[in-house]
Amino acid sequence: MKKITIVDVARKAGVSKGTVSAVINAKNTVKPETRDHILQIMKELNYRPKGMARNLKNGSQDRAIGIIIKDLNYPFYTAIASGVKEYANSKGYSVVVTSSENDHESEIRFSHMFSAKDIKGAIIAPIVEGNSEIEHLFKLKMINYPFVLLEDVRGIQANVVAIDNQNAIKKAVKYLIDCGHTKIVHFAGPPQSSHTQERIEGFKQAFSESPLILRDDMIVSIGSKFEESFGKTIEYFKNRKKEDYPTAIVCFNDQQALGVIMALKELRIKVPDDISIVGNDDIYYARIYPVPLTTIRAPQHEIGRKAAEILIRNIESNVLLPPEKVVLETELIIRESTRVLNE
Amino acid sequence: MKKITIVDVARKAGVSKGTVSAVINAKNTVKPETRDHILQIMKELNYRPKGMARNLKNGSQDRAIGIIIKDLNYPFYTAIASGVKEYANSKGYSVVVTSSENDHESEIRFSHMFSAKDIKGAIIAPIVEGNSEIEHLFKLKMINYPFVLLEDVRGIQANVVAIDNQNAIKKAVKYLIDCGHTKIVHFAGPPQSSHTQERIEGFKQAFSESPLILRDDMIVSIGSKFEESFGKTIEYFKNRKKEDYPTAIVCFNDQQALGVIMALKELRIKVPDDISIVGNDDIYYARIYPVPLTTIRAPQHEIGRKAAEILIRNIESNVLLPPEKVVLETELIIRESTRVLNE
DNA sequence: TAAGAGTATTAAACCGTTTTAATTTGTGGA
DNA sequence: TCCACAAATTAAAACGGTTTAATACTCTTA
Repeated sequence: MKKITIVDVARKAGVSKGTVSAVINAKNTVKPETRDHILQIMKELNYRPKGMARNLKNGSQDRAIGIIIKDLNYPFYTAIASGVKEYANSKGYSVVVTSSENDHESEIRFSHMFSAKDIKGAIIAPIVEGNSEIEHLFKLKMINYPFVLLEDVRGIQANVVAIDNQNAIKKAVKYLIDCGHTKIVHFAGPPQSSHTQERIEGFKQAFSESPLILRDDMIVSIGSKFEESFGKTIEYFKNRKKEDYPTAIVCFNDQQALGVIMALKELRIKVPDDISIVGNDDIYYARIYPVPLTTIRAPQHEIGRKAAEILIRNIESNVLLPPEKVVLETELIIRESTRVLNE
Repeated sequence: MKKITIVDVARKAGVSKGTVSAVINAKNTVKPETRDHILQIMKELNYRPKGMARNLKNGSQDRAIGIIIKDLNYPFYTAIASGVKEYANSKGYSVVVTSSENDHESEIRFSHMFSAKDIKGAIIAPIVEGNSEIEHLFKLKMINYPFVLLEDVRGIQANVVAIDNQNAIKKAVKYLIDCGHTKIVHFAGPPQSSHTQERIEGFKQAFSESPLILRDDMIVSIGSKFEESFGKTIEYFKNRKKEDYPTAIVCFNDQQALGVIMALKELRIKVPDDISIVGNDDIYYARIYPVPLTTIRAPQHEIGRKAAEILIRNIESNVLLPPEKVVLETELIIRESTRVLNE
């Protein structure tokens, strides 16, 4: 099954490839009968013009950038992508999004693919766990391919737009302490994620900067997906005496928080009357939840905009620009899932 | 600012383009000093090898398909995309997703872009309103570019995977009638959307197949976005006497339903005690809502899988296949936002 | 010092299209 | 019937890389 090219069509139709090209491009210079005949042959041969070759002559007309997120179904990431899109569109770029689904191989594949398909640059939410391979990033650097990371990656100099996860959690804990809470627990995310580590660190730091004393059992691994956190929360409370219940939980992210709240409902523990919950991210659905979630807002839109801005600046520069690093501030959003403790 | 090519690099480095090509491709045949020198020149010139040209010789190595959805932030669409991804990956294809954000121009741009970038085929959620242009779809057909639509489009023969919206709403209404409801209202979506029309039609049909009589004011236009439906719902109830309140609302989709529930909470109207709510789509967040939503489930994952299956079959066929049409069934999911009326 | 074996580099062909300039065909008018 | 002009078609160059086969260097070693 050899590949069909324009030459095959031309030969079979008894015309030159120039003519076939003209009908493909809907030029009006070709006689209707010839046109129909060629169209017919194209169908018979199921001929599909190769995009790559078509663009070679003129250079691709469309300008597009790509983004690699980690989870297509987590609103946090799609909100970032929207921010990217907004800025990119305003500058005349289209954006295509792909999701690694936390698979490192996929990240590598996509980064290759983008450069191969003449996508002008990439915004990458890198999977950083342990010392994951970053050879693909070096490869991008070698070919001067513009990209910006959404998280700092050790060992490579690159553009990055990130938020201060550690400080975010600190804010949450401090707020709870200010509200009079002392039995505060952190429900941590997936162990291998760098975010999990940063947030745990922030939690610890908040304690060390307060009169409270941190105990090991105040940090418990719950996962980030809804189903998982739901299950583990049920388990957590079932294995524990009432008097040992925390009065406040700082969650890894909003999705987890939603799972926790759901579990508490099942357990007939009231939020925020019995337990206060703080989320993290401020995804869209946190706001429209019947118990609007107190959370640490990561400026998702802004992250996307900023990343896109840096990326496009790099794409359009004809000299190599030095890497930029920007850290965006988070903000505590107080809603209805937390309460002040009075005693 | 003329384009930098491999020739410029070669000339400046005083080598042949073959050598430059070798360093770009990390071949080990080139002497380290030469390599470093060339790398240096590449940086100075900010040379970026053109992906298109690179792939021309061998044919692109990566196989990818694309999907054009309408709203990157609506879980309904990302769930479909996940279904696509799952099947596509199992067949060795990557998937890239783009969103038209309900803009017809974007849809056109993306469909061109996909074929131009050697994305092997596309799944398109087409914007069909009034008689929108479908020339871009004809263009795809002309070049035998494989694609499948997620909604039927008048005037073109193509693969389509869709759900029966009309019947979906009918199921919802019938269920409510079975529950004893008679004051049932439909909160319709954006007027220009084809889904809105189909669902209104289903609503009407359910009435005509029942003893109930349809009045004009039983269909009210509320929009589909959360903020909009929230606002319009408040307005709707403020302008209406208590005794004229419906006892059940059939919503356009889940996002709208969430807005409605939020508004009802604000108005201190209880769901489902005072009013039953039925959503539509069964997005992820409908399930984890504290008032789990009764809704009509569209098999999002299945839609994606099926579309991907048809698409890939077409991509891999060396003869032109006849268009396939498949309509997937919806399912009523009864949760806690509706109740049986007893009187 | 020449031969032989690697190692590094190059020149030229090639990928599949579009475009341009040249050529052929067709048409109507003198 | 021939010419001029327009319409349709073609041949060849171009796009920017990769690959292959041939060539030019370097070392060893006899």
